[in-house]
Amino acid sequence: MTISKLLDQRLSRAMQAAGIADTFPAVIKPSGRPEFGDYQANGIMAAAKAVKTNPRELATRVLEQLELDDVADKVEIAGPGFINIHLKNSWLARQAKALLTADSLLEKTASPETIVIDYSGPNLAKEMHVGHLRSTIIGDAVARTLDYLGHTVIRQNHVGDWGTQFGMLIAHLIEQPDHERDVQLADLETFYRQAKIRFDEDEAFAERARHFVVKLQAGDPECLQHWQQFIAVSLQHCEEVYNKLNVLLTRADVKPESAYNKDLPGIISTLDARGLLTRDEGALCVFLEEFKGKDGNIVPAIVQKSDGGYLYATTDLAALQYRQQVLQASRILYFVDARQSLHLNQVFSIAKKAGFVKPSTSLEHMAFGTMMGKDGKPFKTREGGTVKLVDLLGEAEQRAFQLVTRKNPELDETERQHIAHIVGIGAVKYADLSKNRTSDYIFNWDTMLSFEGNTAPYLQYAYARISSIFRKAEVVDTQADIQLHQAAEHQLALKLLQFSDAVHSVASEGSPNLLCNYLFELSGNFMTFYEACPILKADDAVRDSRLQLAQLTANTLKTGLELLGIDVMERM
RNA sequence: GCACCCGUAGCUCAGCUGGAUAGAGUGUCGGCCUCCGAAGCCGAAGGUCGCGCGUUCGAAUCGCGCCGGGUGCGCCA
Repeated sequence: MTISKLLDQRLSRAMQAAGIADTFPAVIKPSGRPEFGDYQANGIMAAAKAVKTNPRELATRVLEQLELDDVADKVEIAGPGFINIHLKNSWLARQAKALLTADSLLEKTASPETIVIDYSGPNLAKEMHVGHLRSTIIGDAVARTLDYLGHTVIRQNHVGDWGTQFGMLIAHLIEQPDHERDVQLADLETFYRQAKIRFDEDEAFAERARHFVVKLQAGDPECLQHWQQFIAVSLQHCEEVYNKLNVLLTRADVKPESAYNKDLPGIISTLDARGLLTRDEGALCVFLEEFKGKDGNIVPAIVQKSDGGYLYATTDLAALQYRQQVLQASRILYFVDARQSLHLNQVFSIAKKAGFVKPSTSLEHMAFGTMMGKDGKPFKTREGGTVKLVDLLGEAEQRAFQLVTRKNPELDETERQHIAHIVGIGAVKYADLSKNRTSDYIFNWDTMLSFEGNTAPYLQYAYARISSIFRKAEVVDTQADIQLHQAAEHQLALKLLQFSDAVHSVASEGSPNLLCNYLFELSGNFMTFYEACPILKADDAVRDSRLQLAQLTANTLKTGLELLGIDVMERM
């Protein structure tokens, strides 16, 4: 049981005993400043307003009913009607000790669900670029978190392996000399750009490309073979990136667009049977009232082109049907760029109306902002292209290597490279994970590759420091009690007991930055504790106690970072 | 024209279902390595929370209207 839950129960009980209706929540929050205690209950004021009584008087009555002597040594009314709760050191110490000896740092969910997580989803016609970072990393962190909480998580990598650009690529490939094909494909990004230039500038080439699309869709063996060649090369690129990024996606999670091709006619006929289709200007559309603007116009979703071709809305509907009927999901999360918001909302709405998903199934677009350049305009490199993900990661590792070499030249090169990998990748991931999902974000090499301040290396450093202590401590009594005397010890223990709250909030909001904030604060509390409270030099009981606080901090940091997909190391 | 997202310190961002004196990081300035790792710690300076109106005992947070930025809007995905 978390502290906030416990306090909520106790306060709610007292409020009801004081005659307050159970519809008024206690509103328990960590206090904003130390003089206001550890937690505050803010619900009294709203309740007092409803029954038109003085909030401080009502608070007094609640306190008369409140049984909190076992956990708090001071409970006081403050300001207009806040209740400030100061937790007992002895109680916090026992809770921390219990957490340290438990097999898990938190309680698993009481109601496990089957949750589909759609993330990464790169277009296989090109290499992954920095724009794929958010979906891949945030989706992966949320997947790990939900899994850790005891849900059944099904990862779905909805890769783009179908569509017109593959005709272009096949046409370009076929026109290369045989012996150069493999070499060319090694740099898929450049190959794509070359093909695109020809497609835009050479009408005859564009015509051949379109012809290949038709052949491909008709199942022409030679086209299929080349297409599969692209897919294989491209997927391998992706896997290299996932591997380097420590992202859990594997080949088994890949469910490409093309996998739904055979289902598309059935999607259309179901929509038709439900009376949802309208033929407009030759195309089959779904018009829904809820997408009508003030001007009275409805934005339609086109599900079949006038030439009979299907669109991505159709594929997404087929995917939803699969995720519901075959995978049996009760919650489906999409970690997709905010620009797809209208499209996804249309698809979600149609899927419910057509019965592809159950009414109770939760469909959530975990949107994130567009990547911008330093000028606040959508991001482009000097050449107008994109930064490849492999290049960004390589640069991160290189910078981290230089840093570790400067800080710890005595470590051998293999270890420095290992550290550089963990630190560099961690920094890049944390830079993205620690920000609120929804706002646009500025792509900046320096902030993304920073190793100071609120960064992954700061958290990793805290872990390394703790490891260093344990290397130096000759004996550690793991049976010893935890005792809290200093303010820094109190704050650290308190923060350690809030891990569960942070993890649960990531699961419900789909926002790993909540966990990042928590871990940064935890590290800060540890650093303060470390500076203020000598560990190894303290007398026996205090030393043993502090060692255990350090141990619990290490466990929490390691687990928390693991949920974010970031590694730790013993020294750095 | 319509729709969605965003405007918080010089810069990058937190701010949980409205709560007390709006917080970090970075940058600037000043301290701290004979002492468990200075990728660190302690302190200072720095903000009309885009603007206005409203709801409320109380608004960065909720509602409405503006201004500014971004994105999307029928046969690409």
